[in-house]
Amino acid sequence: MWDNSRNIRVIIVDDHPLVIEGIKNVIQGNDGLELVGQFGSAKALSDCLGMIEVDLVLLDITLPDGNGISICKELKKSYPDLVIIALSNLSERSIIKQMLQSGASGYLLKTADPCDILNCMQDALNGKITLSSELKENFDMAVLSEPEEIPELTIREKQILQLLAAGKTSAEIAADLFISPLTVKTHRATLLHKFETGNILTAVNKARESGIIPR
Amino acid sequence: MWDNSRNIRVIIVDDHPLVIEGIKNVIQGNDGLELVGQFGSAKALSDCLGMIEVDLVLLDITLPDGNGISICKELKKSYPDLVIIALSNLSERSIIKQMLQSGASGYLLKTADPCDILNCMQDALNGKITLSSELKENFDMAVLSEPEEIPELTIREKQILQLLAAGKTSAEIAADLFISPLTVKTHRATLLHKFETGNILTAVNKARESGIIPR
DNA sequence: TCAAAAATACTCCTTAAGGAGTATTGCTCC
DNA sequence: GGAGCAATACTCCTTAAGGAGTATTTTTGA
Repeated sequence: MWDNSRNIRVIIVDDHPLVIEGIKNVIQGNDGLELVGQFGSAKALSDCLGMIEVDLVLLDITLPDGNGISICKELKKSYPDLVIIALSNLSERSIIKQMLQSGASGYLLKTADPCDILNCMQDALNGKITLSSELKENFDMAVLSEPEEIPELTIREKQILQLLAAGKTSAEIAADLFISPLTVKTHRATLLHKFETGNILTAVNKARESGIIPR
Repeated sequence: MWDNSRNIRVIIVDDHPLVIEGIKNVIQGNDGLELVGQFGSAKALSDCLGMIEVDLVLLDITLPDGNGISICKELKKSYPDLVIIALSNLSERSIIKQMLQSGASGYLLKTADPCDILNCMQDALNGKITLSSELKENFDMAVLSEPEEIPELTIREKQILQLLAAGKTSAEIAADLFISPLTVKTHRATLLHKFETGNILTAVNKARESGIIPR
């Protein structure tokens, strides 16, 4: 099944010990695969990478200390040959797109079964871009390969969007930030433009979908 | 550590094979515990319960075919002595409250480590109500024991709330449902009353928090 | 240091949402 | 079969949000 010359060295990064235990079971039951590291945070990973030889990283994208998209980008910059497979509960189109465009070779849902996981790992090592089977049914690979148009927000805009998402009115936000309600109106209008919509709730939904603001 | 007279019979219900593998590892490494069943859906569980003897159920609350709160209530009605521990990624106060008030003896985050999980299982079997340690730090048990005031919505109200949550305006909803925009206004007003707020975004946030509408 | 980008603040106007009622028609359950 | 709830629809009024501009002051990066 795997390249026989030597074991494939795998790392798992996930803040769920149960998932790590599960991956351990899956990998240890397979000749040709070797688990050479397990980390619960992005920091723990970056502290150790470079000190160990790795072929493939299974990367949870919701870690306590960073989002998977930027972690993936950085990993790929430092180690272009590293195969990264995202491991996540999230099945939003926008997130999957961003991960694949950040250099991930695959995207696995945590609902995937061990067999599915092994298949994806094999495909990824062979240079293919893969999804877990549940995702394959729901998403078109061609669509996922298109660049995702995510509006770029300034920090002030992000801040105001978060307050709006919390259900605050323009007046309340103005009071919170010690600025004129009219300024808040301007930022709100910019947000509506950038998200190409006419109501804030839709903008908030879109922002949550693309990970701009937390859920 | 455990009652020595016989093994504690445990069942795991989770739609994530990886988590099941992880729990297997945790339980099999422990004398006194025995995994007597593993299920990926609420239906699979209810089909088999009654046919096997069980002491404790680890219950994922986000299953593909039902929500943990109602599953927990039903289990407790049929098997009052069964110890149920919720297992979830969600750490919303409202959800935890509802689970505990539905008869769960504990609430574990999936980020809990094996040791934490075993401790909670022991506490629960001893009649205590327990949380994983991360939750213990963030929530007051007294607060969690208070009944959660969740507004009861009619089906029409739920339907309209979902459309509002999707970012639709009253006019659009009226067109979708073939009713007068004024009727939508009435329902909207009722929703604001029931959620005790003055804006729909807050109502939507509260509804999502208490699981009334999906995220 | 200077131009671009970001943050601030405003006007004028339109539309949608929120607040507080009232009222009629169906169900449906005991 | 009638009380009660759900769903429907309305009025009148206030406030907040959205649309389309313009303009000044900071900040910041090249």
